[in-house]
Order: sequence, then C-alpha cells, then structure tokens
Amino acid sequence: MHKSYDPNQFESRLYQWWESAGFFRAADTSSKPAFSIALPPPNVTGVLHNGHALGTTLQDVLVRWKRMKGYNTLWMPGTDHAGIATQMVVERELAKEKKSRHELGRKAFIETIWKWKEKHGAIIVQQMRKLGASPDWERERFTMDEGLSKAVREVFVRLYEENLIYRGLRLINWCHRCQTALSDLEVVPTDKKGHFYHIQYAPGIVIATTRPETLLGDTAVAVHPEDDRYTKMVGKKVKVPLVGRLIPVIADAYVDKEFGSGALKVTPGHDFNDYEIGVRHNLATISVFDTKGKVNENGGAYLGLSVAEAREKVVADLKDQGLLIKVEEHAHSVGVCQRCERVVEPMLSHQWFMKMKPFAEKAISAVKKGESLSLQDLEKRDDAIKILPETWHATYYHWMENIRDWCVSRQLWWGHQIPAWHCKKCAHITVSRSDVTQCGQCGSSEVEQDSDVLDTWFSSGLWPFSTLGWPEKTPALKTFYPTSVMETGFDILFFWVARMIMMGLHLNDGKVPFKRVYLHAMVRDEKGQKMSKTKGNVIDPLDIIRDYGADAFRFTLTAMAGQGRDIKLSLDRIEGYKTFCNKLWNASRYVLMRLGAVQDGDVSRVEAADFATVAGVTGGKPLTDWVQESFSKMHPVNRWILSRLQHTTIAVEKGLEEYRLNDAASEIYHFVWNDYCDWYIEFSKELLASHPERVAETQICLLHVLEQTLALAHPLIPFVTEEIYSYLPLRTGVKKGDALMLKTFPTAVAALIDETALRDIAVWQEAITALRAFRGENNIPPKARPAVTFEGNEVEKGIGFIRALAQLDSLTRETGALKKNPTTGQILAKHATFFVQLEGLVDFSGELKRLEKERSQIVADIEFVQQKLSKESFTAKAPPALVQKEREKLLGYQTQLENIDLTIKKTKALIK
RNA sequence: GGGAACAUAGCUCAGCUGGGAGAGCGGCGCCCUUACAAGGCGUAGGUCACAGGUUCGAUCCCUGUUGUUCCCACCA
Repeated sequence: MHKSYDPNQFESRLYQWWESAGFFRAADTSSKPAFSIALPPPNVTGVLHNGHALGTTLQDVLVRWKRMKGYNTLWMPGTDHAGIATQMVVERELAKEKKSRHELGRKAFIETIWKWKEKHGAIIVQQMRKLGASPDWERERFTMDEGLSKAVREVFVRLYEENLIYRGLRLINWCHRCQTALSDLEVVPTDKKGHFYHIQYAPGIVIATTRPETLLGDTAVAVHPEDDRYTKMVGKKVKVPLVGRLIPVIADAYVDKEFGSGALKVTPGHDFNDYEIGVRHNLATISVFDTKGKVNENGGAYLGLSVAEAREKVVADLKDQGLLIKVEEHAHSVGVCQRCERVVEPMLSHQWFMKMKPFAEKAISAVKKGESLSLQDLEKRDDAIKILPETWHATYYHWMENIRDWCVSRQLWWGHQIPAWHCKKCAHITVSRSDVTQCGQCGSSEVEQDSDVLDTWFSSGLWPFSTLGWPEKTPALKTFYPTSVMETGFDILFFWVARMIMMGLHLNDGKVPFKRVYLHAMVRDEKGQKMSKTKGNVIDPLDIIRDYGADAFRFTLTAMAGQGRDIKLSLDRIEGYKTFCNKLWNASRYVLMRLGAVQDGDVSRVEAADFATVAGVTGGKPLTDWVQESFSKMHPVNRWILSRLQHTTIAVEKGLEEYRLNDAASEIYHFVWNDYCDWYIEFSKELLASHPERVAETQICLLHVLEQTLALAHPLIPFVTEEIYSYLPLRTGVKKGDALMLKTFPTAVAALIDETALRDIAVWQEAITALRAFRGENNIPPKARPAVTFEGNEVEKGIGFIRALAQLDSLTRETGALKKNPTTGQILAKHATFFVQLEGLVDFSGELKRLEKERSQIVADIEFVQQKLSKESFTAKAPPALVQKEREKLLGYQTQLENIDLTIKKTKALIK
C-alpha cells in the first residue's frame, strides 16, 4: 500500500477486474428482490459531459447500494440513435469532403451513419466506465438495433390500429435548415429584436405585423366582435395589398381590441393562432413558402425569394405605394429550432400524429396516485409514480392537461422508418408489422414505404420495456418491469419522462415504467453559468477524473446533489474531496500498521497467518459476530466508536432511501474525518499504548469499523474503498480476491448503541477541547506538558485519554493545594473544573482577556434565559418540559458565573 | 401574461413538519507530534434579502416588496 493516495494507480485496474469478473451482471430470474434502473441512453454522437457524470454517479450510487443490500440489481445501459443530432453530425462530416447526403442517396447515407456509429458510438460508454459506472454491459442496447426496432414497429402499428396514431394535414413547425417537421417541444422560444410594421391594409384598416411577408398568404382580416370601430366592416371584403386578393373581414373573439389598431391579418398557412381562426371561419389556407424557405407559386411576383428577401421586398413595395405607415423597433420572442437555432416556420403539411389526450389522462392519474403514497407503499404497487422533488408535480400536471397531439414524423433518413406503405394507384395507406408488397385495399404491387422516420423520442419512450425484450413476455421483463427509479435531468421531463409514462402505461396493461422519478439539477460552471463550448467554460469530466480521481469527482457530485438546485461545479470542492479520499487512505494505513502489517515502511496485505491476534481472540468467528458478543465487555472508547458507527449507518441508509444522497455523503464524510480519524484513532493510540489487556479488542474494533465504513462509502467512492479493502487481513468470511462491491451493506444493530458510552466520551471530548483551547489562547508552548488537576466526578474514567489528547504531563484529582495556589489557572469545562499551575507558562493578561470574554458570554446567556422566563406568556403557554429545561439552564449559567468571577478575581491578583 | 424555485459566514452550500444558526473552502494564530503538512490544534466571522402578519416564541408558516433563475403560453 503506497504512502499516499494516488487514484491513477488503481482505478482502471479495479474496473477491469469488476467488469471481467461479471460483478455487474443481473439475473433474469432470481429469488432475490429486484431493483432496476434504465440508464437514460446518451446520444451515440455524444461525449461525456458533466450532466452525464452527475446522472451516472447518482444512478451508480443507488445501484451499488442496492446490489450490496442483496437485490438482484439491473442497471440497463445503452445508447440512443438521436435522429436529427446524429444525421447533422454525419452530414457535417460529409460536407468536409464536399459531399451531400442527396448525392449519396438514402441507402448509402444510412450505411455511412452506421459505419460512423460503429466507430464513434462506443466513446461515451467507455467514458462512463472511467467514472466507475456498473451497469450490466452485456445487455447494452441501441435504440435502432433489431429488437428495439421491432418494438417500435409493433407500437406504431398497434396504436394505428387503435386509432391513436393518425396521418393528417396540419399546421406544424418546420425547420428550413433541417428540412423536417418538429414537435412543439423542439421549438425553443427565443427573444429577438424585430420590427413592427404598420400597414394601411385597406381603407379604414391599419394592421400592425412583425411578419409583413406573410400577407401573401392572408385570407381574412379579423376584428373583435364587440369593436365598434369595425362593426360596419364585418362581412365586407377587402383587398390584400400588393396581392389584390379579396378577403373577408371577420369577427373573432381571439382578437384583442386594445392591441395595436385592433385589427389582425389572418394567415392560416403560417401562424398557429391564425390557423385556429381559419378553422373556425372556414377560411382558405394558403401556403406561400416551400419546404426550403422560398416563396412558392402562391407568392406571385415574389416567387423564389427567401423569407427574409420577401420581407424586404414586401416592405419596399408597400412603401412605394404609400401603404407603410410606420416601422417600430419591436422585441419579441420567436420559435427557433432546438438543433440548429434557425427560425422555424409554421407550415401546412401531411404528417403523422399521436393522440395525446387519452394517454395524458392515465399519466396524470398515475402520478396523482403516487403523490398520496409514502415511498414504502409505492414500492409495493405498480400503478403509481412519485416525482421527486415534488415541486415538479404541478409542472407535470399543467403540461399534461394542456397537451396537444404529438407530431411524430420527421423528414429525416436516420431513424425508424414509418411502417406505412402508400399505394400509387389508389392512394390507400397500409400500416403493417411486416414489410408490405401489396396494397391492402386494391392489391396493387405499386406500393412505396412512407419516407418519413419517427421522432427519436418515440423509440426512447419505450426504453424501460423495449430493452427488456418487449413485446415478448421475457423473464427479464417480468422480473424488472416496472423499473424502480428513473433518474434524469429535469430538462427532459416532457421530452422523455412524460412520454415513457404515457407509452409505458398504455403498452403494459397499466403498469408504470418506473415507480419513482428523480430529477437532478443542472451542472453549471462555478459562476453559475451554463457550460458551453462557445463560452469556453466547459470543464471536461475526463480531465477532472485524471487530475483528482473518479472517486473525488463522484463524491463531489453526490455531496452537491441537493434536490432541485443547480450545481455550481468548482475544482476547489473536488480537490477537497480528493483530500478526503487521502484521509481515508491514511487512516487505513494506520489501522494496518497497528495490525502489524509493516514492511519497509510500506503497508502490505496481512495474511491470515500473520494476523494472530484477531484469529486468537475471535476464535475464528466473523468480526461482526464477535463484536456483537463482546460489546458489553468492551472498553467505553470502543463501545463509543461502535455506537457512532450505528448512528452513521442509520443516517446513511436514510439518506439513500430518501434520495438525499448529499446527506449520506455528509454523514460519511464527518464520521470518517471527525469521529474515526480525529477522535477514535487518537484514543486508540492511548488504548494500544497503555492498556495491554485492550490491545486485541482495539485492533479488532479499528479493523471492523474501518471495514464497515468502507462498505458504507463504497457506493459513493467505489475505487478507493475497494482498493483499501484488498489490503485488509484475510480471515473467516474474507478470502483472497473477495470484492468489497459484493459485500453485504452494513445494517445498524441497535444492541451496538451504548448511550452511556456516547455520553461519557462526549464529556471527555468537551474537556479535551476546553484544555486545548486554554493552551491555544494562552500561548502555552506546544511542547510544554503542564501538570493539571481536576474536580468533578465525570471525567475520572477518562483521565488517561484526556491527559494524552490534551498533552498534559499528568492529570490527577485536585487535593486542594493547587486550587489555593494564587498562580493557578482555572478551566471550566462543562462537567469538570481543571487547575493548571501557570507560573512560567502563561501570559496572565491574555488569560484575563479570555476569561472576561467568557464571562460576558455567560452574562448574555443569563439575560437571554431570564428574559424568556420572565414572560408569563412563555411560562404559561410553552410546553412545561421546555420551561423546566430553561430554568435548569439558568441555574447552570449562574453557577458558571460565580466560578468565573472567582477565577477572574484571582487572575487580576496575579497580574498585580 | 400565468406558474415555480431560490435569497443563510468572504465563497459554495446544509439546515427534513417553529424552541437560543452549521459544514467545506478561504482568513488569522500556533505546531513538520512516525496514519495523513493533501495534516493537527485553536480562533475570528452571520439583525438567516426587506416590510408586515400569525404565535408565548419565526431562518422555518402566511402576505407583500426587491433581486436572481427556471418553466409554460405567446397580443398579431
């Protein structure tokens, strides 16, 4: 064992061992209870970013914990084909060679992407390995592999047959750059500066618009039905400027009288609200742009112009004709393509849609059910979901209640091609599970498969069950569905989580895809800004792992994963947790040294034969058993650390159970650093040195508590704990080559909590701290070893430990001599008073200052309590136990005040 | 326009059903005591954003204000 902690020495070695030994594998069938998580499949194009790192870590913590708890644990990994994103990446590659996908043709292009995927698709899953992730890699899936594609087709056909998927001519969002339809979610509202053009539309009608070019497709002018200014004009026809088309003036309550002139031009072909108006009033819908963003034949003189050019020319022409009244600056929000950030155009188009209302109703009720259940009750059912943090419930309901049909078709080549065949003869559409060669209606063989593919989220919406073999009733599906937890970022709550819930419920007889949803925060840079390549503030997780180790990174992410908050990632914090790993490492070296495992200054593994003490004392029993049997006979210090360990175990388990992983991290951190290292190891030095009869017992406790701590911490910091574990002595129940990751997770034992020991040691600690503070504040040289006496009965048993840890020469009961001596300093601890001969040690004026500060604190305390107690309202209305406690506190303070006044008097005398 | 979250020590954050505010880092002082200087010991630092209200008592519950962030919708 090296003298210092160096994660690069062992992380990859341990990972290879775990993976090749098959420790990550889950069993399709098992007598053990099941626990399963479906990994949110990262895009094949992706490289690991901090968001992935956070999700991967949190899931791995849960998975490793449950595995150690004895669950048949499945963490299902895989990647997503990510339609648009991947197609864009490969097209960009092609562009470098001055080629386009159209030159290649569909078949060759798809082959190119597959090749690209084979080459680059494994990058991100390799990177996850560096973090220590433990999914069952042998089950890894891809959304476009054979099984999953089959599932996608099955779902499409089934929903079509159930009339839940339909083809229709609707206004959809169209991206001119990506050349495809987009769902509502893929359109991102973005603030842009634009202009407000006021147009003399017709005599008496001025219309303000931000998009003058759309007037080419206007089919009405709308006013509010109760707008007196226009009542007379309703029903009349007006001419569209520049175009000359006659269109009606209609009345519709959608129009806001107060806004602008109160008149609205209606372009059903290129605006969603206008489209609705068009439907209500039976208006014609005229598309004036083609799929590439050029004005089409409906645009007359403007044919062939781009949207921007058309706007310029329309405005110029209006100006020429004197119809442009004014142009104002106008900031407004414009829908932009999520992928390429180009402004999207509402377009009338034939697309495939999925009806959402029936799905949404069930999806709402599953979460409603879950909301009223405790986490324990939730485990027992398969029809309810709880979202945590619960604040997301409202957002979820709101979205579900206002949901619109989902446009699932995309005009891309990379993805699941829609299993629908169009007949060239009769135009009938045949939807089928198997490839179609004959029209289902007229029998013609002139059929052609629909060229569209499905939205990526359609296939990922099936992920929790398609990866388990659905629609076949496989053993894995039976064992692991519903999955236990869905852990992902809140940014894909609607894109993905909501759709999995809808699909999962419908296609699995009302069984939810997962029982809990945990939404984690967004990882930002240390200033709270979103990390992005353009800002140059990206911290690469792989760099972090290289510089600080995967464990330090994992611990940081876990410790900062408080619910609902953004995580500001700072390297300082990661470095701090690297030192924590180092602390654990060195504490382990101490333990091993005290077990006799020292060779040339390096600690090596202790073989069973060398470890005579343990074997001799325990009689070959497992440590856990021996510790329980011997507990009542142990030294208070050993009982104390065992008690603290039980409390820590309870707290860690609670944190994991309630998904307060940051609490679990903090419990482990403080137990290791404060209880174990700062106190117990120091106490153990005294035990080993001065209590020969306690040596074996203490060695066992050092080892046992370390081992249990390693197990508790393993889900969070798997590498360093596993590495240390490999150095621990072999003994009953622990063979060479055993893995910590397969060990049983500690369970708190109530019989190992000794309240008396907890209290006693707290008294000693308080005394030691008081003595140390006295030394520090009086500048007593660190090397000085004063002789000290004490009064009080509670520290008696701890004399040796107090003497050692407070660095005293001796600590004996006060006989009266030192107390009377005028040069004696008094130290008031809570449960004892100490007397120190100060002559030659202390600067008395410094001591006086300290005492007076302490006195003013006591006086303030007295005033505070007195004030509280003087109010009759308090003594009458507050709980009697509380009032009693306050009275006792007051008495205690008053005694302290008397004591300190005496000491101050004495000290003052000394200075004179 | 509607909704949500957040505002606690110089910085980053805990504070889980109201009873005298905590951690890590940073600061300051002393110490290289053989597990660890990536360390030890001690210490300073906060009218818990602001204003009201409920209560014997509010960082915590309610209302409002200010500031930051996010989500939804998009009045052309």
